[in-house]
Amino acid sequence: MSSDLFVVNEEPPYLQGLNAAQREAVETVDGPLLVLAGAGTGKTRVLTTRMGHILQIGAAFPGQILAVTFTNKAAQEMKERVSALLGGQPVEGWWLGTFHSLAARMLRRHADHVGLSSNFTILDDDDQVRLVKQLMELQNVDQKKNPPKAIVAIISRWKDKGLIPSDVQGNDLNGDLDRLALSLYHPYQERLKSVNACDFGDLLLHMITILKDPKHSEILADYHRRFKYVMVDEYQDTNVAQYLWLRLLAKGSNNICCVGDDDQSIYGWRGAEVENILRFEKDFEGAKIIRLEENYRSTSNILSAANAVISNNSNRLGKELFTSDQDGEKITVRGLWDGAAEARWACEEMEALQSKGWSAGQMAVLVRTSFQMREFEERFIQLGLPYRVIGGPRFYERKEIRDALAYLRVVAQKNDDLALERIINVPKRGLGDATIQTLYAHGRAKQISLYDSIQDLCQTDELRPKVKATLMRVIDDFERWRSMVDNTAHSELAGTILDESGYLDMWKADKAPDAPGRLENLKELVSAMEEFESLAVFLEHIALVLDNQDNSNQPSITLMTLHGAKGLEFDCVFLPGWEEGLFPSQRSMDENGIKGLEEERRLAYVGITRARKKAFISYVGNRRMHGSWVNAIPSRFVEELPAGHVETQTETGMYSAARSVEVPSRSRHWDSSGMRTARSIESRPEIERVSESGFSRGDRVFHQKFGNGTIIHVDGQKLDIAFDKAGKKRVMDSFVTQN
DNA sequence: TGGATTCGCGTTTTT
DNA sequence: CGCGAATCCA
Repeated sequence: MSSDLFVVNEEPPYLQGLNAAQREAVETVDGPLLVLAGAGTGKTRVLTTRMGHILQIGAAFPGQILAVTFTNKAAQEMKERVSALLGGQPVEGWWLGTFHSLAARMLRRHADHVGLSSNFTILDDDDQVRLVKQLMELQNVDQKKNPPKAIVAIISRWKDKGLIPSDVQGNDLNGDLDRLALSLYHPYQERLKSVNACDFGDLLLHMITILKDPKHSEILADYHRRFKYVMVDEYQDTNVAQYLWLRLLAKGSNNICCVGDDDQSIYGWRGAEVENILRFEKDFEGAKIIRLEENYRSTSNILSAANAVISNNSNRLGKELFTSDQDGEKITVRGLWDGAAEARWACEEMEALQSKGWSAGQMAVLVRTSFQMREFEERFIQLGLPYRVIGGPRFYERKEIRDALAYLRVVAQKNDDLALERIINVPKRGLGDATIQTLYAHGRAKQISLYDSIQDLCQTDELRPKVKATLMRVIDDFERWRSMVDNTAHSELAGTILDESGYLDMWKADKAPDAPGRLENLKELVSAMEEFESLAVFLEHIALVLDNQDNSNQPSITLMTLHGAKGLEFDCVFLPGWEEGLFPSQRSMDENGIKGLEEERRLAYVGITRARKKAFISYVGNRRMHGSWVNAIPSRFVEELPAGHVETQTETGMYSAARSVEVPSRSRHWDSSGMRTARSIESRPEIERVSESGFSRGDRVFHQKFGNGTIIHVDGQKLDIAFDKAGKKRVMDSFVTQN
């Protein structure tokens, strides 16, 4: 028998083991495709396999696929998987990366069209704030009433929406701060241009501007010829700018494949628009939609619980995950006295699991906000449980790293004013505010950079001799270092700079407990540089890519926020702090109403679906926040868990009799909108009685202080009101109490 | 200019 | 309460 026959009929190994929907998604290579993939349905596998398949069947060469992710980690994973699929083919030159790294790569080629040169600097947010501060000082704007940080946030938000200054319209302006931000937006852009710099938002925004411009239609046409396929991961997280950029590029081939899950959209607060999913069919005619609904991750109990919680959201595209896995254990729900007790209990459970043979590496504690981590860390340390915290300041966001980078940036580009300003007096050299102001004033008058101003002024006698001498020394140093760039290994140069500038000595002399760690980080930075061919390449990389690699060698319990957990999975997941106000976050609900609540609920969904085998959910009666005690009631999400899949163990006496009489348990009946409107509450006559004279005798009352106000639950009154600092009544939401 | 002290505020986070 | 930023004062 000829084996050829066999080979012809045999499906490629990478297609084996895919279910029908997955396989369809992989093999649909023509035309626009939207893959709605639920949690744990093999989304990443499908995406990478599809890429590999396209390359394998010769539909495109690697350079003809534009594959976009949000995080470097995801990009890295995708690279590895596709490369492995192709027998270890190297991935050099592929257009595979994050939105920002790909846009930056493009922008370097066309920077001149937006008034930049190709070696532009990418600013971090510290730099952005410093720049806005300068502009505000110049215009004599009160920085107390108008925090520069807030201005930066507003401008960044506009950039996320794809708006250049002239695009910002009335409906994007709410209040004085927005108007101030708009007045600063244009000058801010001009200033960026003058220092040959971009912020993160600009990378996409400038590219959109260039690609849209009919004057440069040849550029867009070139990319259309280049990219036969566009692929996007985590599509539900795209913001408008990212969407516009994608659409411009994908319109050539009309061949775009987006993979996402509307139920896992948890970045709305940073500009992500789930609506982009809804627009997909309209924008890309003939789009095919494939749903992946078979979950391969979790037990049936876990999946049912997640499904039940998310079904309370009204704004969904609709998906019902199923699994053929066994029921497994029910989800444990536990109420405890306070955060310390919660951590104690969770750690006990973890130790018990460990003794049954579960690995610490397969356990995670997922919190809503990072302050919840402390109590867990304390307990981990006490018990000697191995753990690692994911999140917190990233490597390149650390102060010492940014300082070191600022030195390198000034060496690479002497006109990087923001970098120079950052370190001109670090370590302390006796160059204070007054000196900086003089230098800037001179620079503005002569239209030159800070660096040039220093050189300029040192030729004159305008500065005090001491200051002048110091500045001349600084300039001398930088000139010397710059002369070394071409004939010194850059990691060696970096070491020299940090040493000669006195920066290392500064930390060596520092007796703060974290100083040794900072020196360690600097060492790491210098050694990391060795991998890069030049200083410029390194600086580009660090601005966009560098991350703290986890160098954990022993299996440890993962402690992180729910946001950080997206895309990950663990055998066993602890979800503490399911209390009203904390989770769902009060602020989220105050600021975004029902939308905010639904995003919080998606976060709950993400949390539960991280678990493969076992999930523990807990809440406490007394939570310590910002130094004061807060009474808390269980999260509404606890009530939304389906009784049949849950095992509840509430501690008796978890609420203090002194603080409240009895905790009302929530009815699961919210009004049809999911949250009562202020109007419907205000119109109730009994409200007046509460707001004016407190409560009648015999009322059972539960106070919950939260943020600026107090939520008051009145048994039998069906009320839930908050008073802000000024004593003004604010209705947050309502619930129906029992009895 | 820089150390000392008070003030103010306090989700989630990628690039 | 605990931290960074603003402000005060030598």
